[in-house]
Amino acid sequence: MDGSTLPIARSTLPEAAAERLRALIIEGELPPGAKLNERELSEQLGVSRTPLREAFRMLAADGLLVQLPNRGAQVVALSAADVRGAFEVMGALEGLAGELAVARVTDADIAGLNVLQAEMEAAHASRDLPAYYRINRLIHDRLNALADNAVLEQTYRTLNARLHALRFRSNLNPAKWDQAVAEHRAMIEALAARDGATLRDLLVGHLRAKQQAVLDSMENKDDKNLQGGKVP
Amino acid sequence: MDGSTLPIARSTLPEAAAERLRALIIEGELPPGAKLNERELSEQLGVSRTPLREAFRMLAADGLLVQLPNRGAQVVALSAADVRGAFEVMGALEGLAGELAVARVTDADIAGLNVLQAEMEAAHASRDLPAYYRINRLIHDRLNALADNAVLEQTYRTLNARLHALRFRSNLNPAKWDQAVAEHRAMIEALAARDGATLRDLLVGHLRAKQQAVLDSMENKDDKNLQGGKVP
DNA sequence: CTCTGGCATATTGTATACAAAATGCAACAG
DNA sequence: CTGTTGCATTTTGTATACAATATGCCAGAG
Repeated sequence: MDGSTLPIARSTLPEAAAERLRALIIEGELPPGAKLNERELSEQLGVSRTPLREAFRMLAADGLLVQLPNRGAQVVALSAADVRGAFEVMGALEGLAGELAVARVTDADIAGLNVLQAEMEAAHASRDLPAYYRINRLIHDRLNALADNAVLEQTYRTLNARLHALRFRSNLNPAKWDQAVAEHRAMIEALAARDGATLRDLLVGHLRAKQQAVLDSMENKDDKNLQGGKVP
Repeated sequence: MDGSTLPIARSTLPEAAAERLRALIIEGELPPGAKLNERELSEQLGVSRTPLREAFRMLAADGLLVQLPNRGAQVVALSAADVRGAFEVMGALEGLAGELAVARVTDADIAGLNVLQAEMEAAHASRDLPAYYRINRLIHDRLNALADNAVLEQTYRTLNARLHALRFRSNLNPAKWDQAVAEHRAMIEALAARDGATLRDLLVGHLRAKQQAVLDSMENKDDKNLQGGKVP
C-alpha cells in the first residue's frame, strides 16, 4: 500500500517528471495559477507529452495541479478557505499520529526524541532557523513513523506537499518561536508519560498556531503567492 | 480545489475510464490482486491505451491500484494492517467533521437530521438493511457537508472508496445493529447540544466498531476477498 | 532430475502522428 | 466605437507505431 516495493524502484519517466514538477511547484518556480503548456514543458524536461500527461494526473491527484478538460493544467491556487481546511485536516492527522504513537513508543524512542529536542533547543538558542525547521520536521516524521500507519503516513505526506507549495516562510516572530519550542518539549513529555489525550491536544494546538500564522501572512502580504503569477 | 468547476464537467476519456474501472473494482468485478492487461482492458472499454494509462495513474493515486514499473497495474490487495490503518484515519476524519459541524450547524440542519434518524430507525425496525445503509450514508454525508471543508471531504471520499473496494457486507448481527442505531441517536443529540468533544468521541467509537466488524469478517472468511483472484 | 542460459513472445514504456477543441485576431455589421 | 462572427493558429485529446523490458519455454549441461 505504500508503493515502495522491493523492485529497487527503478524510476519511470512519468514518476521522474512528476517528482521534478513537484519540486518546481514547491520551490515556486511554477507559481500558483501558472498554466502548464504540454509541448513547452515536455521539451524542457526532455520527455514526450505522453509521460508528461501521466505526471499531470499524478500531481492533480495530489492536489498540486488542477486539470480543466481541453484547457490544460495549471498550478493550484489555494484560497484562504483551502488553507484553513488543509490545516484542520493536518491537525486531525497529527493528533491521531500522537495517539497511536503513545501505544507503541519505547523508552529508546523517547531517548532518541529527547536528543532531537535538545538539538532543536540548541538551534533555537543560536537562532539557527534552517536547522530548527529541519529538526522540527525530523521530530514530526518520527512521530508519524511511530504511529505505524501507512495510510496515515501517505495522507499526511500528500497534504504536507500541498501546503509546502505555499512556500510559507511564515514570519516566525521570537515569541511564537519560543512558544513552539516549549510546545515541542511538552509533547515529548506527554509521549513519555503515555498520555495520548494530552499529546493529541498539544499537536492539534500546535497545528492551529501554525495555521493562524500562515493565514495571517496570507492576509498581510499581497496575494502574489496565492493567486498571482499567470506567467505571460 | 473540489474539481467540480463551472465548465459543465464534460468528461474526458481518462476520467470516464477511471470511473468505470473504479466501479468494476468496487463491485468486485476486478478482484483484489487482479492484474490489469492494458491492451485487453483498452479493447474492452473501447479506448486506446493512452487514456487508459492516465486512468491507471488516477486510480493508483486513489490507492485502488498498484503500479509496478514495467510490470503493469493490479488491483490493490489490502492487508489487515492496511484496513486497520484506513479505519483509524477515517475515525480521525469523521471526528474532525463532527467538531467542525458543531460550530456551524443550524437548528434547521438538526431538524433535517432528526428526520433522517427517524427514517433510519424505521428501516431498523423493519429490518430493511439496504435502506439502513442508504440512510446511514446520507447522515454521514450530511455531517461532512456541515464541516464545510473541501480537503476533508476529498480525503474522506478517497478513503471511503478504498474501503468500499473491500465489499464488506460485514455481517451486521442484530446486537451490533441495535448499537449502531443507538449511537446515531446519541450523535445527533450531541450535535444538537453543540457538544463537539462528545460528538467526536461517538464518531471515533462508531468507526472503531465498524473497523472491528470488518477485521473480524476478514479473519473468518477465507482470504478470497483480500488476496485472491489472480484471474488466470 | 534439476538448474541454467538463451531465445521467442507478450507486455509495458515512450514517441509521434492525427483529430478535436479552444484561443486569438481580424473583418464586418450595427 | 462596440459587439459579433468566422477563420487561422495553437493547444489539448486520442490513437497508433516503435522501443525496451519482462515472461515463459525449451534445450542442454551438470
